[in-house]
Amino acid sequence: MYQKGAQKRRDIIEAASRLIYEKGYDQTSFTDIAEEADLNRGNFYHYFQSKDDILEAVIEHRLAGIKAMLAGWEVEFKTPQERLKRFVQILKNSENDIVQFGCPMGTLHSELGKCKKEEQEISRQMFDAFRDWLKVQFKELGVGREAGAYAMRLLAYLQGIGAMSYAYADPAILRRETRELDRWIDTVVAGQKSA
Amino acid sequence: MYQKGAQKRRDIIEAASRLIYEKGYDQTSFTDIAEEADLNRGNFYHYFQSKDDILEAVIEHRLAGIKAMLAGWEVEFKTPQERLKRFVQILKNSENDIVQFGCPMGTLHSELGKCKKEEQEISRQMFDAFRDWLKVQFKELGVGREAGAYAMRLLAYLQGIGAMSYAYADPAILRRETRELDRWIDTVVAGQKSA
DNA sequence: GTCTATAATTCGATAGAC
DNA sequence: GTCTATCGAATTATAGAC
Repeated sequence: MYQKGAQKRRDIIEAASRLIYEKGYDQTSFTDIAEEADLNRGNFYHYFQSKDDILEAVIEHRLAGIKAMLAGWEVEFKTPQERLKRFVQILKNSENDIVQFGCPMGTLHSELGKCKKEEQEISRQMFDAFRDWLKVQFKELGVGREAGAYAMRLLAYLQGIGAMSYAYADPAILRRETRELDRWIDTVVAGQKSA
Repeated sequence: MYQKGAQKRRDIIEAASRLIYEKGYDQTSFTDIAEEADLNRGNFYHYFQSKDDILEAVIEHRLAGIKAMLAGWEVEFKTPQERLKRFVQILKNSENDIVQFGCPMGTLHSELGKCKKEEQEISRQMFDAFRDWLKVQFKELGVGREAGAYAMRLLAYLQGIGAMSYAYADPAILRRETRELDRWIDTVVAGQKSA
């Protein structure tokens, strides 16, 4: 039955994605995923060829989610200013997870960079998706050829806020600094309008 | 001979610190450290009681280095503006390492947060050292009770820049964003002088 | 203090019956 | 597709001779 197999595969990916987020890729074993996805441990290789294969499926799954989210924002919000603020809002919406496990994208990418450089290149696609989308927003704001730099800057500050909120497990840091980032966006917008 | 044993212990700590930085804590095995420190694998437990014990010694060693560095800057630079810029300069001075392995403090803290929350509290002392020192500098600048927030903000932005330079293995990101951070410091200083 | 040998687990991965 | 059983390698950690 194809449907059943496909659903089980999705279950495994979602369980693995959550565990990789909470425990890290290396610390997530087949035993862990099997328990979470209600799967027999020996039955893994029917769905995936290797542990790296699961990782790639998880990243692919996350990437699809990111792209769908960004596409949705294009429809939901009319101005780049609103869209950029919605981007910053990600942090507040995942506040509890961020302070406990960090940014799912940043912490995974950091771990993979240490010993699995090939896999890191795959996970970088998640950053690329945000970066490209942010660049479009800044271009619409009219910052011209600085759009790429602004996109990277906002991405970096978001990563930094996530990292420090995680380091101190403190939602107050997250809230204060996201407000500051919102103000920064207003400043950029105001700077363009006056120009 | 006490001297010899103490020197060997320092060798182990320095080898472990480097390997933990480059490969991550979990991926760094006793075999790796033994090779690097020219030590017999079975002889580890003469110097350390467990792998966590080595980790704590590494963090202690790094922390001492950080505190000595910050104390040195207090003497070397006369104004808080110069000191803050020297802090940002850290990134450029370690450019090659940062783009390849990320921030040694940030990536370790991120890894420990996933599964070893107790050890994370120890590694947080490194952040505390920078945070406290930065707070003093901002206080000297005259930002008043906002000093703590400014300290955290600068720490966060530095982490973010490190994370993105690492993610894209791109020194250009590092250089551009550190220049931007220097300008931000100038802005804060100017804001205080005019007030 | 230094060495060899090995215990005790855990891991990813495989084989094969049903 | 699902299950049990297990391999081979790697890991941290220990025991004990020298």
